[in-house]
Amino acid sequence: MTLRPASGRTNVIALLAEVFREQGFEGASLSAISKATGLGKGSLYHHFPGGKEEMAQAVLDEIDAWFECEVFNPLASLAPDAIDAMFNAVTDYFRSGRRVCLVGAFALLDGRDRFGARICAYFRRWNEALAQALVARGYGPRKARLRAEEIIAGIQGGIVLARAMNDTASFDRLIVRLRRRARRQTP
Amino acid sequence: MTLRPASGRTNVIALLAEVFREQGFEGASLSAISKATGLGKGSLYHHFPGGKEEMAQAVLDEIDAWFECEVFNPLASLAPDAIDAMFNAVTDYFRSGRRVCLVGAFALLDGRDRFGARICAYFRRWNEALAQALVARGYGPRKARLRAEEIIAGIQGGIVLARAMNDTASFDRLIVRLRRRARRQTP
DNA sequence: GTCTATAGAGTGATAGAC
DNA sequence: GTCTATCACTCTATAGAC
Repeated sequence: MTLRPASGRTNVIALLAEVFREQGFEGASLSAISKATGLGKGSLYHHFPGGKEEMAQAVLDEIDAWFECEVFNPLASLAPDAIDAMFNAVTDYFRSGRRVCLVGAFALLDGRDRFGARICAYFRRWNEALAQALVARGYGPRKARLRAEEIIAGIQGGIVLARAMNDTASFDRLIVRLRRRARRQTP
Repeated sequence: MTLRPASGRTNVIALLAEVFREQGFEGASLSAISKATGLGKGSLYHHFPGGKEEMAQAVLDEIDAWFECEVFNPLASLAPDAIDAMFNAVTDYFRSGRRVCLVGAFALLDGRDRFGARICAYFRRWNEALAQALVARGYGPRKARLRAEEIIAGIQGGIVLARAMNDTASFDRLIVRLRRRARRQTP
């Protein structure tokens, strides 16, 4: 099935994101990208003169923007339910582990050399924002950072497990437990 | 330089493993494999007539064997220090997160279609063995499975974080916390 | 001669860049 | 669509051990 050409740049980027998520950076061939977006190679290079790397950069830009708006800013705003909202948001965003965290996947193998700085910044920002929110819940600064680290690692590992076992329930179970860890102050 | 056949193949597989770990399945080109192993294409296809896929299968075979011997069997043997030994083994094996878990990486993107069944079996076996060991520490069967799931996800997520931040200390900190979780019976 | 391991030119297909 | 580079892979040739 050939999709009709995606209209806006934003729309194209969303389709690109899913290709990279499923195939990785190396695995995402231009023909697969062309098929998924409904755009010919010429059109793709018109929108992204830098080729595949620029496409991935654009995807990472949109991921950054989404997390900043939907996760990091709410956490840092210290709203009382911000942490619960974060767990809801990531469960929905990662579709209980069916959908890969592209930044995590790039960190693991596909884009560490190309996107290393952005990958690092993404996780650092997440950790900072979550730690702030935990401090607002009564954690000491040091414990908050450690707990944030543990929660983010749990989410990333939950995606790996859910993909490995093809079982979203394992991701949801982990989220339940991580939610509890975010409430409880003592380890 | 001529190696004995058996030690030659084993040695080749260890080199192959590092190539797949660093580049993923798609990203590991035959020329990269040839360069890393020091073998020409002819030799590679002599040892692995099935090509790249057979090479990856051989690597997974060796990973399975290593974990069975060094991690899963000791856990299932219910030796009193088996869980601590597991944490030591994986910290060493994954080099505090510098070294990727190939099975986890394949689960995330690179080899899910090709190796899905093996990936699933690897994590199921790990979970079973660790849950057994936790039961021996006094956990109820249900809680043991959940806690095992949480620990394995924590390890996988710890590798992602360590790679992302280029920081082995974050992995080591996570292991410290997971060790404590394995001791404590109440969540 | 047979067996095992080696190398690497050469195959068609397909990659990404333009 | 057109380009060149590179892909996974095949094939032939060579070497030494037995």
